[in-house]
Amino acid sequence: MGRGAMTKPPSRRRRGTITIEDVARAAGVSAMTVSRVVNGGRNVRESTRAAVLEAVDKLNYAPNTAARSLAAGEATHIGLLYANPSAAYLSQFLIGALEAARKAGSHLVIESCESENADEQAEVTRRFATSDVEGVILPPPLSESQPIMAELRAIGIPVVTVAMGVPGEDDLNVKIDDQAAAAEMTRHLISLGHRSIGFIKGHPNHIASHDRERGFLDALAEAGIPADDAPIEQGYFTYRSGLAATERLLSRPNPPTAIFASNDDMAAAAVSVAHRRHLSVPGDLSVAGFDDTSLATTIWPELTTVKQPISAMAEAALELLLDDLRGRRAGRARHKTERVLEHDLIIRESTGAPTGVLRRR
Amino acid sequence: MGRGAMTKPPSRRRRGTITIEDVARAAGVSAMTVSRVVNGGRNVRESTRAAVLEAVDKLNYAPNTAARSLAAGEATHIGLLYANPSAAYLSQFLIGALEAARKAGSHLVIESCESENADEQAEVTRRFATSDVEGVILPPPLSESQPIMAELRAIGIPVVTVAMGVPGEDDLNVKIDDQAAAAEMTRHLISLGHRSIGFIKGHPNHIASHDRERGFLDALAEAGIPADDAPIEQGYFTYRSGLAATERLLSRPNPPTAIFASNDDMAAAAVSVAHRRHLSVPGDLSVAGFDDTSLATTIWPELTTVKQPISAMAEAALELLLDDLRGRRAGRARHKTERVLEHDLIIRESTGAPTGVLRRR
DNA sequence: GTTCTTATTGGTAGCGTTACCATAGGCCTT
DNA sequence: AAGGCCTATGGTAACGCTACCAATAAGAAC
Repeated sequence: MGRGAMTKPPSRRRRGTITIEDVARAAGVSAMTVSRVVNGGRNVRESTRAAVLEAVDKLNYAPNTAARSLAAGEATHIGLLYANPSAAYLSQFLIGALEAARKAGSHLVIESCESENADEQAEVTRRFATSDVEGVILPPPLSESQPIMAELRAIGIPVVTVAMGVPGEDDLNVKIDDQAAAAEMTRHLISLGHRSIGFIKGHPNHIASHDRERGFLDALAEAGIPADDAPIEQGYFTYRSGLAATERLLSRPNPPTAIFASNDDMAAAAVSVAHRRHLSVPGDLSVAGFDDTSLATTIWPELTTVKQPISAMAEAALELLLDDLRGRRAGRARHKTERVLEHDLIIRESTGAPTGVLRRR
Repeated sequence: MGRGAMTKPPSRRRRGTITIEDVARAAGVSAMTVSRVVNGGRNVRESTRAAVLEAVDKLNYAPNTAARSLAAGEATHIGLLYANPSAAYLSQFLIGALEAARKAGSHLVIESCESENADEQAEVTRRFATSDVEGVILPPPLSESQPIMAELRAIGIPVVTVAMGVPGEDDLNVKIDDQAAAAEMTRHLISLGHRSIGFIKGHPNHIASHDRERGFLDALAEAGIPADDAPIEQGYFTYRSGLAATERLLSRPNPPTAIFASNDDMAAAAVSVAHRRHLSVPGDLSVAGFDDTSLATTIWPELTTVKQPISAMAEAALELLLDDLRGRRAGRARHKTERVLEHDLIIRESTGAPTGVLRRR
């Protein structure tokens, strides 16, 4: 190498990007140290860390994810297998997952699996998991699919489920507390003055359905409302099943003044039936949903409902998964397996105090 | 370098990935040649190309996108600015965009811009575009926002709009033929025997609204149905506006036997009003929508509607954009600017022959 | 036949980052 | 006080690919 202290000629392709080298120079340390700081590495003196962080901040440095995943041999492709949840759920979920994936420099590989048939599900899963994804995210309702989980476990690929009621001992899972949320919503209805509250259950195959029902019953018990004869009807999370369940509830000799449906689709159906019967909502009938899908604000009146932090759940799921992947690569044992995020009660126009005069058609 | 023909010791981090080197060795050429073949490069002899492709196939080689974008200095971050389209639209759109981004090895940076205020839109756009995205995708309704387009043009960042009615001369755009689609749907209703067809217009700010109306009128004219007194009401793409428009249509002295709404939300509203008036759908009233959002199959009866290939449009948009970006980098002029994709007529249960006996409540 | 193009191919040098190892102090032990 | 063991840091060599240029072969022109 010549003698020159001549500055290295600007590399041909370089496009004014700020690299880790620039930061290192500015902070008076080596690139390695910067890397360690940026990646939350241990074994860095506090003063050094501060200097580096300052340089990062001043130069507005952002690591190049391509270089990072290339060098680290990181997981680059994470699979996301979905099956027809509500579109609103999916888009929210994708936004969150995407954000997390971008931060981590990995790519999301999306695949849908609409079949309900166990063999077909296994088949799709196998093809998907053995393609080139290093981990799989399973949002509901697939998170409850036995065949898929079995297949994934057999392949030995890490999985994180979302909104899975009772995950296996050692499975990665992200959820909200469905039971507590349902109880809160029920308390809201009770606080408005409702004493006869109809409940439309979700699909019996989903653990969340049972959690929500339990929350509902808990709140009734709390308020001293006898639960034995509470008007409860079976639904299946579909609009149509909500239509039928609501008809049954409102045709009872002593129809409820409020209906709490286990999801927004069924709540929307309840509103529709009420209107067909010329009952005003919430004047004659209060209706509450669950999920805060876009449907909740599409219809009129807008639905009171429970909002899950869907995007945040997706982010959390991806982080959990990537963490696990890193752990595996480093030979570490799994350390965190479940995260429970906070939900929100969204009070809109579909719930109100009962008028006391219940008109019947 | 020693003398050995000893195979290079397996690199420490290597995880059994198949690299371009492996393919090169298998095909008996250099890595460069493989790269050229894989990237559709010119100047490769046909026999060589065949050999390489065979090796690629045999080894099941897939290029490492991280390495690729690192080496090529390719666009890695593409912005996607959206504003509250239907959730179904967004999720479909994201799926398509995601797939295209993954193939290209770039990341999608998603941002929402809900404000309707011009200054705020410009502000959000500026912050977004100057962060670190190299191109922006604008799905509807933002594709029609003047402030955003102006800002983006000022910054000089390439943009591709989706479903923009009349794009500027030199703008990148992807769309379907709204006019033709609306005409087809109208012909479908006419072929069922409807002669008095109500039309609910979309938001007047959207060019697509006018295209759809024009298509509707075209089809009427074709069938010799006088368009002057066709029952047409203004709507704004919202469920609520659909409720009102339908009320007006059905309250006319001579109510139509079919309603064609400019989108699914308004069509769903039409169904709801019909039910409230105890009209059966499609027995007493046929209803058709536009977009094939999930709402179309959520409600009952399921909606006859026009399906846009949303995912494909997103893919096309991203490809157009990346192509343009590559062109710019190579100093080439823009060559392709618009793509029109095919739509589909989806016939479901909400349309049928008129019964002839129109009951009125 | 000789020189000039043009089509095809290969070699080399990075792209920006991290894994792995080496090194130099500082703090305990004994 | 000498050896041993952490702790903080740096150097170097990849990661897998493509841009750039050099080299060669094959025609074309004279």
